[in-house]
Amino acid sequence: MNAKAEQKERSHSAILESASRLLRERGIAGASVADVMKAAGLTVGGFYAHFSCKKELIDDALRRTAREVRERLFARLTEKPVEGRAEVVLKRYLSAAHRDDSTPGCPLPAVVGEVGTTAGEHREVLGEQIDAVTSELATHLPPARAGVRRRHLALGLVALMYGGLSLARALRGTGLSDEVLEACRALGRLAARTEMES
Amino acid sequence: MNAKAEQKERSHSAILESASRLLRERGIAGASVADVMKAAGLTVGGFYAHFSCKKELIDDALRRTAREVRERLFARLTEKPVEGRAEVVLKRYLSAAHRDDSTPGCPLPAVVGEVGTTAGEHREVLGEQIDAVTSELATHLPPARAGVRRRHLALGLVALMYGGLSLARALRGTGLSDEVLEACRALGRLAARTEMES
DNA sequence: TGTACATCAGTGAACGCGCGTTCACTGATGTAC
DNA sequence: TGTACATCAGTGAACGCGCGTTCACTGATGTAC
Repeated sequence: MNAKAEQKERSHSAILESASRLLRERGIAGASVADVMKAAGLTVGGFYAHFSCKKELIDDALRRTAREVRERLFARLTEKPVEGRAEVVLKRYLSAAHRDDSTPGCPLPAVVGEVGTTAGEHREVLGEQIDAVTSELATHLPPARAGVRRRHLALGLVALMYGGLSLARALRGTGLSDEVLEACRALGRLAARTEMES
Repeated sequence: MNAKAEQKERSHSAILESASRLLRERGIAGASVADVMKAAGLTVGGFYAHFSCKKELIDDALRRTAREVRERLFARLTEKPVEGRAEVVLKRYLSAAHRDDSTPGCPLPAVVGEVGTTAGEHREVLGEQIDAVTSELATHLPPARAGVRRRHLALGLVALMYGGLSLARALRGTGLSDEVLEACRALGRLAARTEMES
């Protein structure tokens, strides 16, 4: 590959990286193309040499950040006994650090509301990522009587973790914020320790 | 009160009502002042005879819709045995009907993400409403050993319900949407039936 | 190796559009005598 | 009761601003001979 193409690849990475950060800090609408390009050290006009439209950028940033979250969330988990893994995941996700620093971190709190209201064009990518984290979490839960139930426990925990972190972020600085994190960790731990019923 | 003042009150109500609907459908940024006024049968300019700024309108709509949700969620609950009340609340909140019709319904899925990212000026009102629903839900849960723990169970259930409904809305139309509702109902029921630990 | 031309990442101004808010104006209603 | 003036909810155009996207241009790099 020649020098020109290498430079382009570097720019592409810089754009994706600043988009990933701004997306998690400000949401989809809040991460404007101009701001993303500025943060990458470039100017607006050059954007369309890298992405066909903003939707493509956001979808790529969503896939990338969601994959990073999965890697962190499940890292070195097989070293732990199976019964304690859900608790480790809950602690990692529902932590004050994850609330206070959106990068590196989960993109869901910044995008789910928008996808449900004004940004439905990202539904498909969001669904893929929710499915991916749920499936991987399920493999770390103690086997239940039916595979379906283990998956449902995983999906419920994903909703609980996302909901808790979102509320804690929205209530940042108020007394309720820490309380939400703690309450969700406790509720999740409780559910993971008991076998799911119908 | 004279006819002029009565007409103004009617307009005020119409504005609040259309704002409450658009807020839940489209979120804060998506509920533009012009659209709200149009939906109320008025024109943009008249808005500032009723509210000093958009923030005031959104805060009023948030308080109003959150109160309505509490009334529906806890209606006729004292007729049920204490052990089954959490399950009734979970069923009411995490229903396909609540996912499919944002009005009447909970404003949280449309606003929490924005408050955490670009609309922090609504943090205080959001906190009041989260606290109100949590406190009221706690009164319907079986007493635990310490009052604090009952409140934590209530707060965890609020996060789970909000998270589950938000995801189900965002994933509307995909197979995951129904699955999320079902998984969250099951997880919540399980947690509510067991005593909370530290 | 040196020269002439082609390519194309990136620039920066401009496009139309919707936003929250302001403002001069209108006209129906209310008040004072 | 009738008349003259005051009030003010509501209109509709305009304000400055930021948005996503387009486009003519630039200049460094790559290619062909």
